[in-house]
Amino acid sequence: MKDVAARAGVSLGTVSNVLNRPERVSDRTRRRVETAIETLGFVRNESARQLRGGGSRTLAYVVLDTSNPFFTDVARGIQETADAQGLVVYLCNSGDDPHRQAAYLDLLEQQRVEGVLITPADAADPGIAALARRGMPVVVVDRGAGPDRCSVTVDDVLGGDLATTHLLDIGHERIAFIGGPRALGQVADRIAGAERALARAGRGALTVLETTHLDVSEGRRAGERLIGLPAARRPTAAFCANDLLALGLLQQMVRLGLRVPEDMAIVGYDDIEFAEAAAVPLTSVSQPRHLLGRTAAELLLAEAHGGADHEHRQVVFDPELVVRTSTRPHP
Amino acid sequence: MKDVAARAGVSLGTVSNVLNRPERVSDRTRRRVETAIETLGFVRNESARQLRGGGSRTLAYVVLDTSNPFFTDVARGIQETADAQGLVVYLCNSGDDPHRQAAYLDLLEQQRVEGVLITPADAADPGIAALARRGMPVVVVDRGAGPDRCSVTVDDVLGGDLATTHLLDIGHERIAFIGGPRALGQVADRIAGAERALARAGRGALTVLETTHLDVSEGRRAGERLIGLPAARRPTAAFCANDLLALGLLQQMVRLGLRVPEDMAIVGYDDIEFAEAAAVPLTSVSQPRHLLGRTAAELLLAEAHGGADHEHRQVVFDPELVVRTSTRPHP
DNA sequence: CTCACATCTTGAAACGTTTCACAGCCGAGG
DNA sequence: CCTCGGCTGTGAAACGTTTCAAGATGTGAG
Repeated sequence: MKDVAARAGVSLGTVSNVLNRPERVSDRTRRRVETAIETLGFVRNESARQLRGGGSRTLAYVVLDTSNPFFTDVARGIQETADAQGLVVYLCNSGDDPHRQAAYLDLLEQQRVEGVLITPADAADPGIAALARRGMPVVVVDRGAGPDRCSVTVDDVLGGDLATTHLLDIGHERIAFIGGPRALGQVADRIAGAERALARAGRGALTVLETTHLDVSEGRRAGERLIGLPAARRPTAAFCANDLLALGLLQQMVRLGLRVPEDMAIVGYDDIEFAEAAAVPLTSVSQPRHLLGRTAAELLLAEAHGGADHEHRQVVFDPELVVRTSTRPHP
Repeated sequence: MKDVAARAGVSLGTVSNVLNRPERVSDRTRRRVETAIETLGFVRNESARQLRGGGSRTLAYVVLDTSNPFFTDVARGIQETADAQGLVVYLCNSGDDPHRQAAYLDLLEQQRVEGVLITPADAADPGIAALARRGMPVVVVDRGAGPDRCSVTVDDVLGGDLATTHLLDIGHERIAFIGGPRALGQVADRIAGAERALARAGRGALTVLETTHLDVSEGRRAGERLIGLPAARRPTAAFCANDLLALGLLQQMVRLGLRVPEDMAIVGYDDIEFAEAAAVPLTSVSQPRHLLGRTAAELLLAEAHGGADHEHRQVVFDPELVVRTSTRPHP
């Protein structure tokens, strides 16, 4: 900036004015400074600016897993809101590693970002609470949070209920739930929802096939287990805790020569892009991912601007059932 | 830091030493400072540190589209290399929008990141060249670059050749290429590779079904067009420019009651996770995504440390064919 | 007891901005 | 002719670190 000032024959302060309040500078001077900036290839040093007091104009989203389309859609919603405010979003991929998550949180705090959105690998990480205590706005995304924090989630109990009610409606009596481990809050909630639907309809218990992960290969394995059951007890429909399981299950059914939905109806969860693209398009429970992200970002901004009198809110959205071929006969 | 120093009863310089060269401080003092840091909840201000001369310890990857699994895998490779060097990677999603891309580049330069990896939305953006001219290390990922820049790519001509040769090998004579628009370098290269394979085998011309995008719905549409062809001329195999097209095509075949691979063999490209998870697991051309990312990051670091005598390199990797059920009969 | 030397600590300069009180200048009004 | 107010532009302080030369303190040898 000193060089620019010298070249334009003005003072440092004037260059700064051109950059930050151009209306306070006469046209002639402004143009002179601008050409100096141009020819010298000057680029403002953000560190210095920030040090002097300007905010960082930056948010961060610490994502659980960037390779999961669900989260990248959430991220897009966040970015949209941030964009509208002239803020930039840094995506940090914790890869479900609490250690990496902690490292990122440290770094972001040192960087003095305006706020942190996080889908925690380790929700119990005391680093999150500590961060918030020191005054950093924090919003938890797609995971519950206590009353002392903002969060946005989707009602998984309702989702489980919707899926199961749909299967009951189209006449299924023996329904399997596929997913796990049960220790995951979301899995437990979806099971609870399914059981609620069954109870309301006065039907028997849910057959739960617990899996170790929520991925495609576990879906395939669940398919084998399902087929292994005696025909009299074998479920005619499966509600999967996510679409990856459902895709794996579908694949296994096709491989074994069973028809979907005639021999086995399948409902997934998340409604990822590939649910619709599957050979038999999958019925799935869709979450408002985009809205989730936008709302999270809005809460964060409210907290950042609200100061001490900010009220923490826990927003819960309703999922929606998207019915496709995997639960209805081909036309 | 001043507060920490006061509380620990030492000077500012000593606190800094504890943070940066703890071995130069006596154990007693160090412990005193550390507890002061702890109780005060002190967090170093990265801006000030950077301003004073420390580098930013930060790389950035400006991604074309975070929702494409291909790029997130590349990103993981980048992160891995960065991690090993104690660097952090910021993911910036341009969403294929040249304007957003330019905004990110500006910001990253102001932020003085150590280097930028980019899969450009607009390869011709003069901002990239300008950035490099001003001394910022830049590596182009998955897109070609001139000799004055480092880049990492995969040989798409070879990929097209591999896919087509495989189809020829298993006895197909009429082969369709599905993909577009042709203006995309990668599409053109894959077609060139396919034609090279055909020419080498002394076979006739490729049937090219050009699409407007590389997505699932275009794959479905291509399936309809394929079926509409007179049986005598109808191809028995399709080579799709990416897996999304292949999945759409597969879906349409299933819907129309055609068997894959018996009635129509399908080869995809990219080998995304869902290629293997499809009802009929897809044969696909796999790119070394992870390696792509790692190598890109390594080139970037070399450029960052190499100084003026750095030699720009354009690294080209070979793709690999992964054969699955969609081009071979069920067992 | 003194000196040389090693170890530990200190204080001030420097990094590149922004901000703010203030100085020049000019034209208008009295 | 003087004063006042409105524009422009200026210069120095401040932001929170790191670094480095130099000071303080302690140790061992002679």
